Amino acid sequence: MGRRSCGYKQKLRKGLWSPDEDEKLLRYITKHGHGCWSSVPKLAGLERCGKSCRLRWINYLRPDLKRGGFSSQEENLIIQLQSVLGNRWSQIAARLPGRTDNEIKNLWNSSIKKKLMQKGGDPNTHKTLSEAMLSTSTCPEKASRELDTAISLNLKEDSSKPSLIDVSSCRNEKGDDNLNASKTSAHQEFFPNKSFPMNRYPSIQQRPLDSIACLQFPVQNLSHDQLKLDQKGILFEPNKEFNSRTPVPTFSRSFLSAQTDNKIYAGLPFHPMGTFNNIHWDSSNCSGNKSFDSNVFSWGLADGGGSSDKTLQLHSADAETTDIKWS
DNA sequence: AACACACGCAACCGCCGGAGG
DNA sequence: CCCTCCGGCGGTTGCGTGTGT
Repeated sequence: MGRRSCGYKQKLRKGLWSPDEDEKLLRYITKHGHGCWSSVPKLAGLERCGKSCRLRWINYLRPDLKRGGFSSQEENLIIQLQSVLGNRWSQIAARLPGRTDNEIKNLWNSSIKKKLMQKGGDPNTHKTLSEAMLSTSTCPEKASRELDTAISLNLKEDSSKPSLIDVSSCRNEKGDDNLNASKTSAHQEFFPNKSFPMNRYPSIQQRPLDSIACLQFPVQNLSHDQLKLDQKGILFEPNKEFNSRTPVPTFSRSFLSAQTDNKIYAGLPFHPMGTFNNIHWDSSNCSGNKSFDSNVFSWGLADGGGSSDKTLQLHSADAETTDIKWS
């Protein structure tokens, strides 16, 4: 016998909601809040199950819902987020204010998926998108459009002296140049256009909703045996999300040198409106670490739109060690 | 005008994990 | 430890509407 659906005990209404039902539910929740959903229908005078009420409220009646079609900016953001988060529609919706997971899921299944396939991409693997992320130079305009809010962590061969990010050529979404650095405390808010000290051990400290990040590698260059195990013996899987509780990935020099374009990309949480949620660059626990030494890193916008220099360049001071770590 | 088909959207279904008894 | 309830989530379904023939 299969699982019973909600409301099996009583004969409850199903299907589309009538304006009268909407009115009752709206009036009740506005006045009392939803509290325990299972008791809502009874208290609101509805012959529905609690689940159905909850869904109706979340997807339709909620006052903060944004009506109307999705903007191309929103669509791009959904594509980016989906490439990082997968089909975690609720998490994607959390980054798009006024949009519901159901709405986004419908959009994806009915529209975006097809568009991606028409472009020759695989909506499941985002192969072409990933390629765009990994090679902005091959199609700068497209990459710029699709990835205008993505962050990349680029690993370059050479090393130089400065230990601070050069933000001189960075722009934010509004086009403001040269945002001032924010580096007054151990915890520094990380925004794509703000600088932070870098000859340190990086960590990402995130609020629960912002808990996902993703390191992405050139797939063709990826070999598991080139990856190290973390301290707990768990293999770090590239191209998969991680958060502050995920074991620390460690990369060997041999692995890094095998990356022909010498780049590692980190997808980070996106702010719904195009700016970034607070990601903290924690330099309080990093003294003495040289993990980033001997390389030049850059955090920045994967812009690629013809500008060669919109990433946040980071130059480390030392030139000795071989590993990169995430604390 | 009638029909078939495609599409978008709202809602349902079933699974899962957490809380509490 | 087991069971039940509940909320949350992602996948799927089915209806209403638009469009083409």
